[in-house]
Amino acid sequence: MGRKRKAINPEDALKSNLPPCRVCEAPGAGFHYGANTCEACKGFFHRSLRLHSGYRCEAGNNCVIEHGRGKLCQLCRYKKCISVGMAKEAIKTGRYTSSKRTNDILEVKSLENKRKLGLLDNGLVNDNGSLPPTSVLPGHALTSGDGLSPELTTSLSSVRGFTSTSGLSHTARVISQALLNELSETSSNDVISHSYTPLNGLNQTLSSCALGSAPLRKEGRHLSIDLDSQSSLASAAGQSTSSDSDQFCRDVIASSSNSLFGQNSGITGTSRLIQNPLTVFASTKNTNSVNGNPLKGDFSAGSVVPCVTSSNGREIGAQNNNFLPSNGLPLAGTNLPADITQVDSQPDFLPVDFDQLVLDGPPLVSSLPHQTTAPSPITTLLDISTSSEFHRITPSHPSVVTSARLADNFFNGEKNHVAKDNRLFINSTSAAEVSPSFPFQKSPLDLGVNQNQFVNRTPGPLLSETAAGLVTSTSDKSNSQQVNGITNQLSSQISLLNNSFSRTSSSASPGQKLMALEEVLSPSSIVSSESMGASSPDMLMSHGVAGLVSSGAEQTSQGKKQGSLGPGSVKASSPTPASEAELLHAFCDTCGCGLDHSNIGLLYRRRDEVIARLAEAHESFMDQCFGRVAPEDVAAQQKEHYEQCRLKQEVFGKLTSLNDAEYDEIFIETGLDADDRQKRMEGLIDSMEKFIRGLVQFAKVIPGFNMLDLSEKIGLIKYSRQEICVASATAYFDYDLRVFKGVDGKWKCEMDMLYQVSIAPSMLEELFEFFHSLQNLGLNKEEMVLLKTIIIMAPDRDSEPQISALGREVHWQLVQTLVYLLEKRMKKPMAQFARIIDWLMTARTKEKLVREFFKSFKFEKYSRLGQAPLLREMLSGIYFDLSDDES
DNA sequence: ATTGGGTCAGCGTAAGGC
DNA sequence: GGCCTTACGCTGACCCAA
Ligand SMILES: [Zn+2]
Ligand SMILES: [Zn+2]
Repeated sequence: MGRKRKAINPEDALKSNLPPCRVCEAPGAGFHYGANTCEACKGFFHRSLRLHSGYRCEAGNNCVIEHGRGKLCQLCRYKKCISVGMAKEAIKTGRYTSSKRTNDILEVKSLENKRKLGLLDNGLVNDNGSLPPTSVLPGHALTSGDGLSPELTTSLSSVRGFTSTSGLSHTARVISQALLNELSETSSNDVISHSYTPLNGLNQTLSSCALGSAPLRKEGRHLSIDLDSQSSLASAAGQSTSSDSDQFCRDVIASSSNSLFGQNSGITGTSRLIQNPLTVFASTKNTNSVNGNPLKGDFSAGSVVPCVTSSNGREIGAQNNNFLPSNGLPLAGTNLPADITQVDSQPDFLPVDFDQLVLDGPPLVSSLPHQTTAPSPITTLLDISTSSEFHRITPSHPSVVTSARLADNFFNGEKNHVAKDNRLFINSTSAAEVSPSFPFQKSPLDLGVNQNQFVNRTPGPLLSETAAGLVTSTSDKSNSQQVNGITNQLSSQISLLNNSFSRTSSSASPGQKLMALEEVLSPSSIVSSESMGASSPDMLMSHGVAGLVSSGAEQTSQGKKQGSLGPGSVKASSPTPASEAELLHAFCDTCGCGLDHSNIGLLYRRRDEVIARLAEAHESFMDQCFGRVAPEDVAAQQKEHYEQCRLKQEVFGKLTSLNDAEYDEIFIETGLDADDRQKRMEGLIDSMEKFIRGLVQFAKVIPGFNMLDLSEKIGLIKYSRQEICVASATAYFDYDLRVFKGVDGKWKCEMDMLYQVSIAPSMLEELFEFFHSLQNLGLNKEEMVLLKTIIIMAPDRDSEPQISALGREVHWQLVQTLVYLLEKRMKKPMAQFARIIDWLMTARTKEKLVREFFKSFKFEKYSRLGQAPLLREMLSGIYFDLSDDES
């Protein structure tokens, strides 16, 4: 025993308003060496600084460090000190920041509440991790009945005991996967399967019940889309909503998540605490006590008294109601007097009138009167008008530039040559010279890369000389055969789907975009009623699946005229390279862009080079945002972060975020950034902006992207941002640990998210499953890059403006490139492709989920979005426009 | 205002004496 | 071996200079 050991007197602790010791839970004595510690642990660490080499653990390096436990194991105690962040370097003297003080006080208050509720009574867990002989909590539902308690209890007693829980979720995943496998096998023989035509977009694409997570329902041999049956949890595997195995699978998953979090824990039963950012997790040591506790729900109302005190500890009462937040943050839902809200007119913090933020218009038009002619941030990014580069300024001679030349120069770096030859590009520095209506905002050759790169590059052979070989190289015989088989199969399936489309679409509400009749029947749609069915398989062949693999080498059937068809009339390449003369006159006559869409394909003929270029761009523009981590280090870092958070949670208990009302109240009264959310938001805003910049740079490298109309480019970036974000985050996601990386490059785990963002655990769960579903595709790096480009160019979003025929063609080329990649690696490329398409469809159904996720950050409320005009422009109309809730 | 660091009574324990 | 005394190391409550 130490000496003069004080009995734990919680009253004293409360009086001091100091959080308990992070090491031993004794009443806190302040912030020492970087952590809230007691006097004893402070002294111990102080001595340890001088000499700790002699520390030895008699047990298994996992001794419980707890006040009142007799002689503490030195080594374990020291390790605990380190783990809670104590360090010589962390010494900090001086006044508390108001934020920290507030956090401390709130934590103490919360602890007090919990103690009153009996949750902090010690003895719930003893040394062995088994239950103590005497149950302390009346009505505590910690019985062998819930089956999960032993595991949780074990893990709580410092044993690295999460194996059991992760084991369970592993089981769930195995079952899910098996189910998926089985079902996918069925689907390949079944009538119902995927149809995917990039020309008409995903929104008319049906995925099978078997593979699909789209809300489909079998009705005899027909399909109908049940838009109302949004399954709350489409598991990673994705199942039909009606199958028993699905239910089973879901149950397993649900139970596994329960075992991980405890029944109800984190959902309804967790108390909230606020702490400084370093110690995010707080409060109950015993998650058990929360788990299934009859007191659940009680915490949400009034357990945290947002009582904030001044720095000397006195409470600040309601008399401070008139306190005007120093930084003028507008707080919705608070009852600030109207005049005060009016006074608060700092433009940076005011709610932005996003109606004014048109897509390609300048931001903050009203507040920046002198910039009304300046391009918006995204415009600046997308447009090269700000840099001195070659512009095409007149549409009058589009025919002069042949796509073949463009393609050649794309790879061979003869940009200047073309420019001079055709006199179509001028060196312009003024945006005003560029007609916004003209599709070519910049040279198609400008790929957003320093043009010196092109100049210095050794010119290769002209494309026309090697085109034939390249074209045919993508499809060998076996592939063609296989593809033809699949094609025929898909053909009939699509036909079937189409029939059901026709049938069901009449009853579908007009607003349901997925089923919009006009979409289905639109001339450009492959699965239109006219073009579909066995009667016109060639149509399908020429535009749809066949083209995926054959690269047009064999499929030369020229798309039949389908009214005024844009991309549908893609002219497949002839077996021999098209002569320039041929290409010259093969212009699209529908979209008015003056470009021969079929020649977009030329930009993609050297698929390997396109892939390499995209991969390179992805690495330099996209990866950097997330903070590059060597693949071999990823797992270690994930684990480290997880361990850190788990340890904290073990010590301090689970923690959910301070809700807005509470935060706002504190803020109104004291002006304090209670849980540092404003600070966090600022960082996130920066990262998001960086990410968008990277995304734009990346997109610009997509061959053909730069040819698009400016507003279209903006729309594509704007509406793909979200999915790209998810796809990128997935690269660093670990399903077992539930750790991923945010755009800010910081590792985040479930525990972080639940604390930092007011997101429902179920939503987070769904998001993780979504991440996982992408991982399950097992794409390699290049394939993932291609997938991202496809996401960017996805023609089926409700983006504004609608994607052009040109854009669809780019998309189509990207899809073909992806298939080309898959062919190189897979025995069954089309099966994999189908899975990818299925995921893309899932992504579409998850759009709202992801949007809610991003919304939960509440950028517009808690950050200075005004200082991030680019981001604001990107987010406007998606997150903040209230009328945009439904789509 | 707070904390790092010093102080030293008090405690456990090992060694030595009887 | 059992019991007592002494020496020593660690602990932690307390104090205070910075
Ligand atoms: Zn302590
Ligand atoms: Zn130990």
